[in-house]
Amino acid sequence: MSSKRFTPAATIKDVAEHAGVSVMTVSNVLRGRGRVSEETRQRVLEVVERQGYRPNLTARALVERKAPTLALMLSCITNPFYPEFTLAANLSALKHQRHLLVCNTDHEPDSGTRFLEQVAGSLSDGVLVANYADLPIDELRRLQRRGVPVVISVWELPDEPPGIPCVTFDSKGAGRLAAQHLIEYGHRRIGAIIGSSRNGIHQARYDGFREAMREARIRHLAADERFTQDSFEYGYEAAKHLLSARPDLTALFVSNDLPALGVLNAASDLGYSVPDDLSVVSITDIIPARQSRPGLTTVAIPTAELAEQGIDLLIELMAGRANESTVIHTSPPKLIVRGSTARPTVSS
Amino acid sequence: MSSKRFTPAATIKDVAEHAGVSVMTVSNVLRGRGRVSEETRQRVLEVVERQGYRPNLTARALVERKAPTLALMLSCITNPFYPEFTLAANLSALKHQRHLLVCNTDHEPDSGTRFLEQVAGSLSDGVLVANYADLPIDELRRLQRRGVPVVISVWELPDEPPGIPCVTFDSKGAGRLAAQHLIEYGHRRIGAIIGSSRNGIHQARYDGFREAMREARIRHLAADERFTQDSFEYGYEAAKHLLSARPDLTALFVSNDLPALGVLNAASDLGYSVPDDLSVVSITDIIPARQSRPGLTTVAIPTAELAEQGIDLLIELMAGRANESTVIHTSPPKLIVRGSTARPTVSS
DNA sequence: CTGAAAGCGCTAACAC
DNA sequence: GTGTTAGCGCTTTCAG
Repeated sequence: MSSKRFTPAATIKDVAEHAGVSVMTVSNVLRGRGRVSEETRQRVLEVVERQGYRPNLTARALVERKAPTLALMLSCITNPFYPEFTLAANLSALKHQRHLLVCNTDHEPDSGTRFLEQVAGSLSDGVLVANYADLPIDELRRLQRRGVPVVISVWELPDEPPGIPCVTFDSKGAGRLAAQHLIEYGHRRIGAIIGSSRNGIHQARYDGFREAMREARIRHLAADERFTQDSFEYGYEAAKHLLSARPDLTALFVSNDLPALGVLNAASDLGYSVPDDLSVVSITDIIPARQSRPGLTTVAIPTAELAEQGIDLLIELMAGRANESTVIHTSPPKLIVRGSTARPTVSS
Repeated sequence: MSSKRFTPAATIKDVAEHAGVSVMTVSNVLRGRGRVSEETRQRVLEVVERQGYRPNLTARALVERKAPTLALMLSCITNPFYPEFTLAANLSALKHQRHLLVCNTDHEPDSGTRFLEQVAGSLSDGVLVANYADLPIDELRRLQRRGVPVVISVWELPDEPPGIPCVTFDSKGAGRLAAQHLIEYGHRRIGAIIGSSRNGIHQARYDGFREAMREARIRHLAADERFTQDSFEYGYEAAKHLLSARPDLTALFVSNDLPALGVLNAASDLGYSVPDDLSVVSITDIIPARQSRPGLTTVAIPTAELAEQGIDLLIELMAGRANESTVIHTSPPKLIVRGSTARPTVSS
């Protein structure tokens, strides 16, 4: 095809020569440092413009020992939570003059490990870990020991810090809010679908749910719970099984919005009308939660705040103004009532 | 807080000294180049392991004049199309040993420009542009003229190449398929909601639609069309207005899935039952299209292929094996029939 | 098989 | 105000 390869870009040296000054002067002009006469300043800027010169960020990063990027690790970018998180993280990173290097750890078992090995502390000088499922916590600790700034951004256990700086939210409180909402509506036969294994990532949310149930003196049997995985499809399947096995349930608590949306579909496919025959409540408030019909009642967690604070904490950490035991707490979760919950109809 | 700053990482020089060899030998061992005796190889690897040494990719990039990243520009990561695209692009980039630098151009008017200025040809040596709305085409041309490899990855006009290497799909054919599906079902009063301005990005999809209508000798009036923007909310609003103004429509063609999902909700809110009272068909096949109830009938475009080919083309371009007029055509769009379309019921 | 020298493009520190 | 020197951490010659 084309025999024309890409021409080498102009370097600071080229600019210096053409402007008849030293490279240092060019650097000073471009960064607004040092003292440069207005006259030479103009001359340099002209040459820069004419040659289309742009500083090489790689070279700058090398000499400044400071990467212009931060790394973001997440488990599955097609899970709607992560784009929302990524957007906020990106905006926040930009405020700190950093670009974002994104790594999906899913779909290729070792890619997360390889990414960290290669990128952390070299291409990016810090890592923000957003994937809470399958957190490679030992690996993160190893990185940290090596001196790489690491922040876990969605930590679900405010009372049990991981020994890595993190940003948390009140996951237990979120579970309580969800349960209390159903209880206040008068539900007594409430099932639970958890988007993780027992003792998995959604444990605290479920703990909060059970705590509220206990306080209300409502029995919650093991037969009314299902542990599954955090996806639309798994939520759908779990609901089908649970509702078939326990047809007298009038409400379901789901630990996360994405499986809850699957639950709504399962209910509909089984002939349940939501919320008349079955109420569904969950946690997170991702964008699709307000787009479903009925809208999903959910406990909103501060997604954007988690991302922003994660980036900020990473910056603080790199500046030595935070340490391994720093824990940032975010705004409290908030119940958002939509169409998927209602008072139970008097049983037939 | 912590007074402990991050310790400098081990360099290749450290490793060389501790292993009693030269830096070159270490480099050779690590990259599997040159000839190194098994004995020294082992010794070097031991020291590498002990010191936790990892090569600095920034330094390597500088000397090799080759960045370990590619840049991906997109307009809005929370639009479900882009995560799906990003996932595929990421996987493909990984195959070429590159990480992905992601830039959202939305939400901050100039951030796209700044991103390109800074990153293209320095932090990343190539740019894949996925955002088809508001393509900053002049800027991309300027970059290209400067010698930066640029690829446009969702180009909607196969017959009108942009003068920048690109990956396209048969957008007009997609519009035709959608129209033909409705026509075959027997619809004659068909409205259209376009997720861009007239002559905007979805023009070719709409052209295909009208072409098929003309061939079937079905009148399609300006009053039956609405131009809006490419989002759930705009689709919702447009449908509300169109359906109120033209209540005799039995079907709607929507140029993109995201607004089409909004259309489904609008129809439901207006008391239409889909597909009994109204059929809806659109284009793309994003994940949420199969999760809605009813499922959205749509013409699937090869999203993953567009992303993969985009990355591949970028690599080819950087190697001088493609040029500014290279156009890659992808697999043909394919109709996916779901629950949102049916034969029209005999009118009352 | 191994090492020494040179330099990628840039900036910090210091001279003039 | 401006230039010079040194070097960031690595790889590519080219000698030994």
